[in-house]
Amino acid sequence: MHTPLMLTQEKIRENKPPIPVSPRRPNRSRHATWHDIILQLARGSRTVTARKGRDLIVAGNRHRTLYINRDGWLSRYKVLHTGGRQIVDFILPGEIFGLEACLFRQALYSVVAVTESSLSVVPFDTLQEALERAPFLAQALFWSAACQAAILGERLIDTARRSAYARVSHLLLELFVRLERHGLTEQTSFHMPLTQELIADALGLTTVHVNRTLRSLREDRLIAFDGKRITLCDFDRLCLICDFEKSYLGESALPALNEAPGAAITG
Amino acid sequence: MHTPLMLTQEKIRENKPPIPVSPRRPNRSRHATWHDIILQLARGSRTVTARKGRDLIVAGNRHRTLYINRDGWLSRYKVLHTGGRQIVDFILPGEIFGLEACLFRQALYSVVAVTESSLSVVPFDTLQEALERAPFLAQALFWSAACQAAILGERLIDTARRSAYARVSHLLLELFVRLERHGLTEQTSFHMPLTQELIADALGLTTVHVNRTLRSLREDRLIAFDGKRITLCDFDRLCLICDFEKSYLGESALPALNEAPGAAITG
DNA sequence: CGCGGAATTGACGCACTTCAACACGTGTGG
DNA sequence: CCACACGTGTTGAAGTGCGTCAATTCCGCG
Repeated sequence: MHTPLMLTQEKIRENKPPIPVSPRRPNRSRHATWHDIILQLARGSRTVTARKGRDLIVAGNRHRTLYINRDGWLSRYKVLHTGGRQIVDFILPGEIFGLEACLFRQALYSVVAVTESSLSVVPFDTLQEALERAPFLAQALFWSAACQAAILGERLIDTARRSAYARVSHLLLELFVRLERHGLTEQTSFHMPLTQELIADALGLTTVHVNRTLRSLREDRLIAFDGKRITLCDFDRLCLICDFEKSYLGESALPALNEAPGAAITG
Repeated sequence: MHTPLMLTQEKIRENKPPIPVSPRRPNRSRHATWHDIILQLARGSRTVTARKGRDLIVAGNRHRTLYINRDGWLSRYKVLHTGGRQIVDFILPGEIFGLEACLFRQALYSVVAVTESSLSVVPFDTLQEALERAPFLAQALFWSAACQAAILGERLIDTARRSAYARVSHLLLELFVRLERHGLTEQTSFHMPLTQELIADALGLTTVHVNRTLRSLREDRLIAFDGKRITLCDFDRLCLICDFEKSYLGESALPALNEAPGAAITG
């Protein structure tokens, strides 16, 4: 549960779960993705605004709330003994977070608002009640968690084996694809509020080297900046450089959504 | 699902799942861990022997079998476009694998026998049937997957932020603790069938550098070799070097097992 | 015995880090 | 209005951890 679950499902969406979701109800009328489920739970939930820099989840603390990120960017991170910080994931608009923090007795990671963010708050109890009413939901959760593990595995491989040049490229492509799903891109450009320090912390590099790498990418005409807006000038070449797997992040996510793992919501 | 589930539960065992496992049966007579569940399913299953180098799971293929590793070491890995190989995890005696391969339409990782291994084979259908009889099992699975994701997150942080010296130390400590649980250690030493190449592939290093790092560790009187047996000469100092988190891998796994996430087996 | 996989070691190069200085924009208070 | 602090971006120079290439040794095994 380290990235929003909705993303989770879409990322590996070409792999559908072989476990029949609701074996005892073959004629379920509606498939609900994990995302749908949460959105439904969110009806009537309150919305809060988090200032930039505000910690919403603190590693080590107990939490009992899920969040839906309506607008804004956040990051999930952990502070290391060395004083360094490792960002495990960014949370983009439209994505959900906080489940992992609820599951473990103490949250494994902190979540901080990178930009001012507006969030819907869903008490964990609401989900638990839904689970009691519809135990099939647990399979959807299970599937989400399995996907999440798979994604972290990919990220592990990236970090262990890629050059800085490829890592930065990969991150930009991943962000683009994830934003594209929510209609937050224009052509091949998007608004990018991350500082070079954040990028460095996410990729296991130094800010200095991220800066140099971005310059190289710009000099190679692969990307371009305009303030906080970034443009991917040569999508295909970028993909080649970092071996970006369209198949796992997916470009045509929506068509697969109806087949996505989920559960019949049964009142 | 990238490491054996049993280990999974023990690793983060100090974090218990807040979701009541069987809310509708408050008086359940017996807690069953995920490991117990599988062992029960394994009754009467056949046992096979895998020669060293044999691939049991092939990334990209469809699989319908779980395995219990009775004896032997295996590795879960992925071959990269560059030709390199990234080992995501090692599978030690007593651990379970193959669930992830069953879940996804195509297995994400391959699993190969590092040494000759003897394995119990459990058809995935057996688990599925159990799930239909006891949907609560899904929550146990969910919990396992969430733990797995957490572990991969830790590994990601390691790879992104640690030196070779610390990474090798960390791996040795982790292997020691995992083997200790199954009584496969003596004092501070254990049998280590991994080649330097395997270690390198797991840690994102080269064999040459692993070799040099091991030599450094030996010269610093932290470890010692005797054939394929390795001794951790100064456990505490090793822990300090790599900031080994006893809390997440756990040293006193057993006492917590009864409280471990599980489900009432009802049939 | 000879073969092949694994361990070991050296020389060299490069990617990335570290330290440091400076530029630029923004906000804030005098 | 300017002064100043502060966060962020940018660039340089020097150091180093790790990779690459290559040769040699060790060891188990048919």
